[in-house]
Amino acid sequence: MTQSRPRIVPEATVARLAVYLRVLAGLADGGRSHVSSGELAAAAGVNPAGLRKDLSYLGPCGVRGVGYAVAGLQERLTAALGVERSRPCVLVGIGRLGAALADYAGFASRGFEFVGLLDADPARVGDRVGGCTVRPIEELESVVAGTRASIGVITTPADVAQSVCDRLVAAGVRSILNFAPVALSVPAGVDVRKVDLSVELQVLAFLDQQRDGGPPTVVVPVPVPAGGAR
Amino acid sequence: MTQSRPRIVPEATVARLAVYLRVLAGLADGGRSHVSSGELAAAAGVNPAGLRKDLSYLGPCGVRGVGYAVAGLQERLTAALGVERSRPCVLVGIGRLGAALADYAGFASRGFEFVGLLDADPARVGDRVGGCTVRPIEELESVVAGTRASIGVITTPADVAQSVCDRLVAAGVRSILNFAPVALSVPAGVDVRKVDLSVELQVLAFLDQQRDGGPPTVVVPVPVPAGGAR
DNA sequence: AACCGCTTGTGAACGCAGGTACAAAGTCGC
DNA sequence: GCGACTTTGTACCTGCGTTCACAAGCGGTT
Repeated sequence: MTQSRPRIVPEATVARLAVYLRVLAGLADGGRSHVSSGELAAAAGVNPAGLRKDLSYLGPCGVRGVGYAVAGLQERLTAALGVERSRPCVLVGIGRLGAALADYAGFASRGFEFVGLLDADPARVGDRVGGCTVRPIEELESVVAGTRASIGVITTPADVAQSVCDRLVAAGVRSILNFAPVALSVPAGVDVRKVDLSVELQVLAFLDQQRDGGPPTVVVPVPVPAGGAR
Repeated sequence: MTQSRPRIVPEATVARLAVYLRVLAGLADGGRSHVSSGELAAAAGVNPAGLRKDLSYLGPCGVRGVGYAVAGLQERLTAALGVERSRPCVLVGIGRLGAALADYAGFASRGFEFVGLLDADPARVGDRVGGCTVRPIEELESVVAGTRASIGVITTPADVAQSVCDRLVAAGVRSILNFAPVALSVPAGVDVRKVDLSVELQVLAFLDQQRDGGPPTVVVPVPVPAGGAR
């Protein structure tokens, strides 16, 4: 019993904690023993005060006048994020994207292990991807039960994503990462995070067009009157 | 001159507009001519009032008592998002993830076309992926200039992402979608959006552990007393 | 041993996004 | 032609996230 959860951590903060953890790994490799909030914030691309507030949700973990101990902070973040030991994940839909994810070294090195790869296409069953063999979708329930997978990743076409999701939930998965472009509905107690790649591009397209086509607000026509330019 | 930008659109709204546009495409395929905000919101997974507020940023585009005309709304959203015609994109780093993105049909159907694929590995140069040939990274500047690509996608390893980003910006790209796990620094006037896949998993791991390990707030031990269970 | 500078941790204000509730408006039925 | 119903559009409010600014605390120095 660590009684270490006096404050609740906002989800936006959790996402940043994961970023800090990665930056810390780089610093540890470089042999650094301490870091200041300013340096860490710069590397993570956030505000220093915000970073300190994020870390303060875990309780005091720095030393005033010195900074944060790299190794100690790594441990603390690892524990807070729940990645102390490897977490088993199942991935459904081994298309191009699914195969890329299954083979992505960044997951394994951060404590995520794909213990089950499932696909509905018989032609794909039996393939080995990232050290795991693709199995038929019919075995979803048994794979989840046998591996006690806690996280499910969906990279199927949109039209089957909801049914796959339902089966994952029924099998006991309570955390789902969805790459299919649909809004999944799940019962209370199940968390879904959605990654929508084309939405990201469309937001960029919007910003692009806003710059080019809607200058009344963004335009900078100030002709630099004269005098000491710069 | 359409003078159609009286209000500025929040970025969170823009991201949802892209989702609405996709849902509308499905409705149009189904032959629907009109939709209510409630139905559209349910399909997109958002609040109906929020959806109406989002759409109202584009000016009135519905008919009271009737709903929204599917075709008209599609046009309006397409124009607002700046995807009326195909937008050329360049993709740097043709690993598994890069190849999956280059081949992803969801991009092409939404007005994004990869006109340049670049990789530093000579073994990969010349490969054809998604209808385009991989070219050496040295040609980055000429490809950007020749295609007038407005969006750059970075799927390189983290250690070269910043230099690739700098070259893209120098070549004239002002919108960047970054999959590398680093915070890119860019000059003002350039937009960067970051997709961090392992962060998504770590957030799920956190929520998972919070449920299992810190139940004082989330626990639901109510044993369903009796009566009309349902 | 006391001072000084540096860095953390936190309290307060600001701005923004999301939700609720109501008024405006248009259509359908009689 | 008029009334009632449906649905949009918007004003208000609440809550969260972010930022700024300051006080507390620790190490190094003399």
